[in-house]
Amino acid sequence: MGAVKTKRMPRAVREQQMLDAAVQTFGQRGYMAASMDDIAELAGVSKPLVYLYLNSKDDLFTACIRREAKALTAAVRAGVHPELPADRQLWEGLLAFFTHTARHPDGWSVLHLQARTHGETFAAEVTAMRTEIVTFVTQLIADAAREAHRDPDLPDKEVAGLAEALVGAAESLATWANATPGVTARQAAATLMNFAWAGLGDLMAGRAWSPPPA
Amino acid sequence: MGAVKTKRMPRAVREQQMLDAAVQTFGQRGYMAASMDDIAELAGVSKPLVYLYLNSKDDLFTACIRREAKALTAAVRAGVHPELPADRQLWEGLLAFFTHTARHPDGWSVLHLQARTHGETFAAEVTAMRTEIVTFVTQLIADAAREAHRDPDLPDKEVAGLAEALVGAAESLATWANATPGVTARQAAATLMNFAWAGLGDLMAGRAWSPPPA
Amino acid sequence: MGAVKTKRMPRAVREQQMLDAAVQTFGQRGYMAASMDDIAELAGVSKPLVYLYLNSKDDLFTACIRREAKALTAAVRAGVHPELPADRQLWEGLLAFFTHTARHPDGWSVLHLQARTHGETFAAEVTAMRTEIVTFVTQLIADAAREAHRDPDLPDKEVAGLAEALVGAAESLATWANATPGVTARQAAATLMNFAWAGLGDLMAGRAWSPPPA
Amino acid sequence: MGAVKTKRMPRAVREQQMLDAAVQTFGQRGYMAASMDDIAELAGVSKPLVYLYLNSKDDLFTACIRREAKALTAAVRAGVHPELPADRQLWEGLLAFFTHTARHPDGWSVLHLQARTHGETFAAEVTAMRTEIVTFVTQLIADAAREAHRDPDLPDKEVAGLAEALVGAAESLATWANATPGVTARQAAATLMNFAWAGLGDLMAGRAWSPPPA
DNA sequence: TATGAATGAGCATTCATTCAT
DNA sequence: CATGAATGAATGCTCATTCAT
Repeated sequence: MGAVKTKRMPRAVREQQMLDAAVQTFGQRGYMAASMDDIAELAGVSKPLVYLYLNSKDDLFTACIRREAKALTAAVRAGVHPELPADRQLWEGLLAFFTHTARHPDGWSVLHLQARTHGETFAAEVTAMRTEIVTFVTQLIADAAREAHRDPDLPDKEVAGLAEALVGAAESLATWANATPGVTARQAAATLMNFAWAGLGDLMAGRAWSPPPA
Repeated sequence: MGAVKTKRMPRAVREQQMLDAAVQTFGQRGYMAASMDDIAELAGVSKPLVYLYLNSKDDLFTACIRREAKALTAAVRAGVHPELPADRQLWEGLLAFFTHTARHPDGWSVLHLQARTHGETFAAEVTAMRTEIVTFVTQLIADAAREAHRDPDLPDKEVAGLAEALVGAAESLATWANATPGVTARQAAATLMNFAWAGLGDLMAGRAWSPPPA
Repeated sequence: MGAVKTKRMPRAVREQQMLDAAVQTFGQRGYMAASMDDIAELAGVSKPLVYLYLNSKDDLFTACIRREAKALTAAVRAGVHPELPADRQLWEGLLAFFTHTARHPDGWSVLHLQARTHGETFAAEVTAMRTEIVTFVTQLIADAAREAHRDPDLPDKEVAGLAEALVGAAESLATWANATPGVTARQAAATLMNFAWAGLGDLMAGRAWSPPPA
Repeated sequence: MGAVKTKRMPRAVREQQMLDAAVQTFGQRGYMAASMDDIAELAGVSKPLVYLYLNSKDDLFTACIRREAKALTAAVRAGVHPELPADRQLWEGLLAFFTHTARHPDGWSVLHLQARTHGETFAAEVTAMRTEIVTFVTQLIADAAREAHRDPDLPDKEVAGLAEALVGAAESLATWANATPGVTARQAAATLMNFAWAGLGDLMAGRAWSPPPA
């Protein structure tokens, strides 16, 4: 399973091997249960080399988070065509998101579960990425509203809340899809898209809803 | 913060103190990073007493999960009046949910983050509770659809997906609300309720949405 | 298995129950592996009561050793009729010894294994009993030799060595018999008696044996 | 007494140092009372290194048993010249046995006392060695009988019992000799040899002995 | 570039023992 | 006479981290 033991590789390659091993180990065993021994062995190198290149367990974990966050945002960005209408962009973004998380379950576990579960420092690292995605979605929603000439009614705060809810749902669905055999990225995206676009209220023939007084 | 060091308490009381301390410690530091020393000290007792009453770190954690899960479901149940219409019930459930998670952030961290991140055994413990909530929401959606005479069009599988997305969004929002100062339970509930009931498509004048061909 | 939980027993009775439980536990689990909790539970009393009566784990163990040593020597003494010839006395002593050790395997384990394995203090306690038995056997051998008018040839030291060897063989056989199903006390006694009385040299038609020069 | 604290030794050497320390500690304090800290300190290394090389307390103990068992059987084998007559071989074997146990009292304590007192797994490890020795002695007795043309009278079971008694006596004498100042290996061997070869009956002018009816 | 050898510090767990009632 | 409540002090074991080569 581990990388083939080859000697004298250039540093950049070795580092990637180590990060691969680390993401896999962190993702499957969890941050604390993953030992540096495990990671070094899986990477096919000695432990001191891991320390030489990646410095410490914390730094290694941070490097994993950054690499996976970058890969995920890149995948989403690459999937979206900004010239298309907002709903289409949202669909493409979700599809790219679920596809990537399905292909890199360990990376997703690192980002969504491990990083948020082991201290503020790591969580902050993910928050940066999340903020980027939420901002992107917020923009999409605002754009869509503008296209439909509805913007005057929508306070920014409300839009932010909706984006937050949408992203939260997406994250939950990604984890759920990874854990549930037979659920494809496409299905997950379609489910969420339906939910987001049509809403449940649609079921009730557009009946409006507003919170009762406290 | 720790309990006042009072001697010779009856077992039941001490056990609750220990569970309080454990939930707080597990919730803030994480399952693995929380040491039994930390917990015992915070509970104001010696470590052996923790073991005498709660048996092991695993058992202690399980006891925390069960207590918090029971408390959360009880809170939601208590908030819902089954004789009201479905939308009203959903609102009440969400409000109770966000109120409880806001009041017990450590408990929510234990349930949503820690228990799901440290082994199938613990995760299964939470799954039971989650299933109960998803079932409740699924029922609500179906009821709402029936009230609106729309049931024939709704396959069960679709309803399940929607419920899953809704609960996932709620869970994410709860964590986000706890981490974001100034967001009240009421606001979180309203945001999600709007999202769920109206959908984003409403923003676009009811324009229907369907996935493009692959 | 443990004593029936009866309240308010006279001290002497309670003490015997505790010693019974202790001998059983020490004999089966070993001195260190036996916990005071185990013993108290098996005795059907609370731990503080054990401490009240027997003072400490060391004292409890010492009490066990003394009680079992006394019982064993008493059994051997009771089996021997001093007016009989030496060989008959030896036979009776061995038979009583193997019978007692077979009936009280835990006590024998305490005396022969546990007490000798956990520190000089306990070992010394057994040595006292052992010395008594070795002395008895030494006397028997000397008597037998005198009866056969062979005493002039036998230095005391030699006799002591022979007694030591005989007792050692008996102890080993007792343990072996307890661990080997189907070996009766009678058989063990007969085997050793044959060995002791006839010797192996007898097999070789009385051919004498003397150590070669160093 | 502990090894001089020398740094950076090759693994094989360190392992022997650890085993030396472990045998000494187990032999003197007993298996359970010997702490891994004690052993590591006596070996002049840190505890983690002991675990790195020897894995666990159980494994370390097993390694001790095996090493000492191998050393003892090797010593006995080396002392015996198979071309000599049976009595001479027995003498040499006993002499080698008592010499080795006298030179390695801690090893003998590990084999004879500790290993037999702390669980079947360890006991089984010694049983293998013991069986080898008993078999050797059984063979010797049978050979001696054949040389003396007495074999027809000797049932196998009887021979086995005699061998068992002889080995048991030897084991007890070894422990006794180690605990009794002034007793040399030579003396112990001679005593047992006399006992085994001549028997006590010889003292009584060949008077035969047979068990009285029950 | 790469590693075998080594450790300080901490953790879950257990146990003999005591106190207050 | 008897016990529920409580703890100080180990103990086996693991891990992140470093040094010498």
